Amino acid sequence: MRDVAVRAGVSTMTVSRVLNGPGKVSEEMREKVLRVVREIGYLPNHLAGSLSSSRSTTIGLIVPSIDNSIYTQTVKGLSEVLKRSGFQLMIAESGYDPNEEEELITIFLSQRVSGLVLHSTEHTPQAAEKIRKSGIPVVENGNIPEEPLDMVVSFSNREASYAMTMHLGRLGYRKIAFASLYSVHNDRSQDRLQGYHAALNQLGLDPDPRIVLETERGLAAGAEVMARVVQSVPEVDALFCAGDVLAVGALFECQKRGWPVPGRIALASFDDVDLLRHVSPSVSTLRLPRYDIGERTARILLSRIIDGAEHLRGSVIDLKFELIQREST
Amino acid sequence: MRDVAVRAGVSTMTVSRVLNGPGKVSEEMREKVLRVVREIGYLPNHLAGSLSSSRSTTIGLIVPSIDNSIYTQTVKGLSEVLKRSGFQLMIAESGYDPNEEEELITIFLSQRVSGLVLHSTEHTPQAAEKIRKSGIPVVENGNIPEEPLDMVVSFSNREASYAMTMHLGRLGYRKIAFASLYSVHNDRSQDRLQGYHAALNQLGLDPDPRIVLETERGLAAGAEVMARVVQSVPEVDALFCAGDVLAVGALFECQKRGWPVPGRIALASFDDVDLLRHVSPSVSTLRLPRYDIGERTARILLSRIIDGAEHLRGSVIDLKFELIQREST
DNA sequence: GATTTTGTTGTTACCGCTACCAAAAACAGC
DNA sequence: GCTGTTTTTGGTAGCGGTAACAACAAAATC
Repeated sequence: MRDVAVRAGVSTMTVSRVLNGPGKVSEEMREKVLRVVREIGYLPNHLAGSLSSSRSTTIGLIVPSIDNSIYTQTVKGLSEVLKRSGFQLMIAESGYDPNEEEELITIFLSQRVSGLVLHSTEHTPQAAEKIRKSGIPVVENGNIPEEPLDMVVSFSNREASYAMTMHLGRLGYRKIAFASLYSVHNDRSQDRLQGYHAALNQLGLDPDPRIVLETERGLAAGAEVMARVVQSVPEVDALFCAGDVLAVGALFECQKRGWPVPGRIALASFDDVDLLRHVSPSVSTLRLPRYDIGERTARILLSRIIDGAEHLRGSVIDLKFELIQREST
Repeated sequence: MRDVAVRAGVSTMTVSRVLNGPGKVSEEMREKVLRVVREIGYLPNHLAGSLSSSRSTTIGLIVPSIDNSIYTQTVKGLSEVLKRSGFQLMIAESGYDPNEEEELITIFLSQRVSGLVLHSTEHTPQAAEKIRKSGIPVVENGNIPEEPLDMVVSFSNREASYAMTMHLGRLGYRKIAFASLYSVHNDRSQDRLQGYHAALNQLGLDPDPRIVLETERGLAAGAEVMARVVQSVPEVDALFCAGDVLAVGALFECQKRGWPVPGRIALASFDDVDLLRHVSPSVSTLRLPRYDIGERTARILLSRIIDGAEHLRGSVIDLKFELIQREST
């Protein structure tokens, strides 16, 4: 930058002002500087700028697992809004482990990110303390926790699960099985199970531990769950797969075994994957605002960072989901 | 850090040496410093460190589209290796537009990333020049380009497509249709088409423009392609869907219309999505080393950055793919 | 025309850390 | 004990920018 200043015959301050909007610089100077910048292909050092101004344009995102297509919509929403405002996204993967998450948070804080997005809502106390101390805004968006760290943009896993279970009950299904992903360090799964139980209770149905299962991600897991449930508890008449693509795996298993859906057993899923609309029978599911979550998260974060909108601290945005009734129920 | 130094009664230099490995510091000093660091919860400012040492631990990744499950495996491979070495990943989305890509590259260079990973192999001349000038190592990994910018870790789209087309030919299919994603600014699609034509030529089959299609991503697009091909050119006996989940959409269309696969028409896909193994009939496809690409990319990049392995400049790692024969062909 | 006001540019002091070299301390060898 | 070496520690000058304020010129006010 010194080089640019010398060649343009101005001070570095003038160059800085030309390159970053706000300063009032005469048209003449501006032109001179910009010409030199283009001539020598000068690239400002954003690191130096951030250090000096103690403002950064980086947002840190921590997801449990990157290879989960569920998040990609959220990441896309985040990324698009941030890019428009000149912010960058740093992504890391915590592997469903709060300690790992804490470590990543520490690294991000060390990098002086100006905001943090956490998918998980379970954190170590140390992580919470570090974040609080740093003073940067944070959004949690995998669920709506009891005690948010700061802001929340999400939907209620509990309510969504409750809604679908109630829906099944109202359709007349009486022995509703439930499958989710492992719930250790995964409060989304825990809340979905709660919602399921709350609905059973409301419907006057007895919970039956034999038909409440946890499993891993993947089609094979879904298939296995379906087979296990139907064979061990034949009177089951519906299966709610509240996670990943379990429902698709379960459906394939039914097709393979010749169990009509929903004739023999009804099937519901939790996320609106394109696939569920195209299989036959098409599968009832919940449409969750994945993209919106990313977009709103980015927007509220930017409000805090750019506009210093302190009144937004602690706000909880509970986005609505939608129940999609299809052929499988 | 000054604070830590004062409280520990040492110089900032000693603190710096304790906190970053290499410097030789007596055990006594080390303990004293670490104790103070823990006491006051000191977090080093990584920005300042990078600026001062002109070394950064950030890698920039640019993909055409974040919401594409194809990349997630590669990103995971990248992320895991980088994390182990204390590097961070910055991700941005170019939307299949080289100008957009150039802009993102500029931003990343401005942020002083120490390495760059580009999925696309099509760049503006200015982008190439900026990268060259910056001197940082780059890996392209969506394809193997004619003129790499620097290093390449990928598989050959052309060869993969050739292999599958030859496979179909050898199985006796004589009228092989081909569908890919739009090929503007997408040399992966272009190369796949080339591979297809090369194989047809080798097989002594005449190319027929009526059964070579380009379409968008998604199940619906695949279904539409299948319907269009079969109805407009009934003598077609195989369809090679070389992109996204087109093959799955195509398969569903066949099921809906009652066209036996492979009896009426054989079907092949391009990427080993879990789904293809679980549908019925299971779909023949190529297993591409998506995760490996990420892992190797990270490793070769780190060699260049940490070990300064200049001899690796320009190296091309052509990873092997595998053809998986299943029921659909 | 003298005085204020306004607008533009330059000066200086950091931001928080590391490189580089000098200084001090510890250890050898004779 | 006194040099010669090797460690360990400290001082200082940046890295490449920006904030804050000073300085100056142009415009406005009376």
